[in-house]
Amino acid sequence: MTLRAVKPHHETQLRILDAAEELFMQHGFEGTSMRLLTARAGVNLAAVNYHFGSKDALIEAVFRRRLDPMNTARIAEIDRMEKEAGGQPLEPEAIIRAFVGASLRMIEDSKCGGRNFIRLLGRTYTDPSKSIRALIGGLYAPAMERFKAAFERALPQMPRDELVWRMHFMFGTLAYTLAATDTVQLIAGCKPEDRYDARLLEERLTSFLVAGLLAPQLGAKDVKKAA
Amino acid sequence: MTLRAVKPHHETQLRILDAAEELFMQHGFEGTSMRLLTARAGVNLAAVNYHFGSKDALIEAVFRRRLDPMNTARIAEIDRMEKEAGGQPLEPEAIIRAFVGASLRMIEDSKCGGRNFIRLLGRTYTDPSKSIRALIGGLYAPAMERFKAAFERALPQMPRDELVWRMHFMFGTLAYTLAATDTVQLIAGCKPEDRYDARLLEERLTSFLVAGLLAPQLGAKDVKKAA
DNA sequence: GTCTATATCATGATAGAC
DNA sequence: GTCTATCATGATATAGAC
Repeated sequence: MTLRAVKPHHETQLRILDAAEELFMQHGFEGTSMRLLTARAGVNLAAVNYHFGSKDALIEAVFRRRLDPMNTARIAEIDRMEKEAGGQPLEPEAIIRAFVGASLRMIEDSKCGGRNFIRLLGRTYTDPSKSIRALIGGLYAPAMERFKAAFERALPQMPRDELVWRMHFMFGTLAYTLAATDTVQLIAGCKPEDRYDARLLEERLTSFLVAGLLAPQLGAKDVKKAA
Repeated sequence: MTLRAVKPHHETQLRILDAAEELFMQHGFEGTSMRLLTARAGVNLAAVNYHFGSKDALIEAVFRRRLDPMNTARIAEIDRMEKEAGGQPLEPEAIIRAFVGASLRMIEDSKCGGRNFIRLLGRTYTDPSKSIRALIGGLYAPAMERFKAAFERALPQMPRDELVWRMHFMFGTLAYTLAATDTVQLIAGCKPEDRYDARLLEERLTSFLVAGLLAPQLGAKDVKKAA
């Protein structure tokens, strides 16, 4: 009891979280059994229930471990940028980079357990389970509100509806891109090494998203139609 | 035997397919049991295995029923448009509308079983299961190649890499948007009735995607940075 | 073709020795 | 805190009466 108490504390929990991150990504939540999970983690079958209480609680812990710090960092970055700008609204591109960058940086940061979680996250946005989506939605809510406020200041002329839709589209592009990293692509012909290059991906994504956010609004399409 | 043979043939299969579409969307594949499915369809528990062979084969049948006609229609539409244009490359916007429209039209076409399937489809693009993604990828491949060819003709100056990435982004935006229709949104504040309006959604999506597709390429960001 | 009943197996969770 | 053994439940799939 007191003998192993030097630093045995979080060891098992960490192994479980890491294994869960990888297996949930590969096989989904329902497709990952506790037996497979604990075997992969090298811990006993009963350890999950002892340390987390249930499989559902483990799922929540997996997301909280990464999402809370990530979204806290996002909010802090926006706060910092606005402070630096001294009251001036931010460039839309800067806001987008702050949002996209937080995800992409995790892909490269191996210390952070990165890519597994990011891909898991991308998949989970469209998970069929209501409780899962509620969990993710709740964890994201503060950051989304903060970004929405920043966009509203940056684009005061854009109707609120339009902005919400475009944030939705931007979020979707990011989510799908993260989920599809490293998996079979519907479009063949992409150089595999590029998929892992977070820097390149950030540039490509940002360029795409900035253009989408600033796209001409409904009705402006007639200009192009007249060809 | 011969008595009920007037038109008993596909009735059970159709009921199963319809129920599967709805339940797979709500609870995912692994989350949908045969018991729940057959109960919802009003057929016997053994009917799925009799008519489809296995649960996996049923999943495949669910997707084939809708995707094959949808992608055939997409290809036919591009063919028709190119023929009408008489050798001239198509407008990027027209190509995008052809792609997006095929999905959105299904949402409104109640005869086609529409919305359930489209939402299921959006979710399945990021499904963790390899076999599922291989199935979807295979069913989409011909249409994707056809659209890629049309884009290449429309945008001859765009590098192949760049085009592939942007098609990937466009596809992701569409996939996520379809999956998120009618579900809890990460961004609050959207008028619920708008989510169902396929016409409005097509305009918003097209505007966003056209801008993204035609966005300035890598390097052009410096222009805006100089503020 | 449809149904009941059941075989076979895997799951999440827990009790209790250590 | 960790382990073994086990429970209760649910899964897919099938055999065989009708």
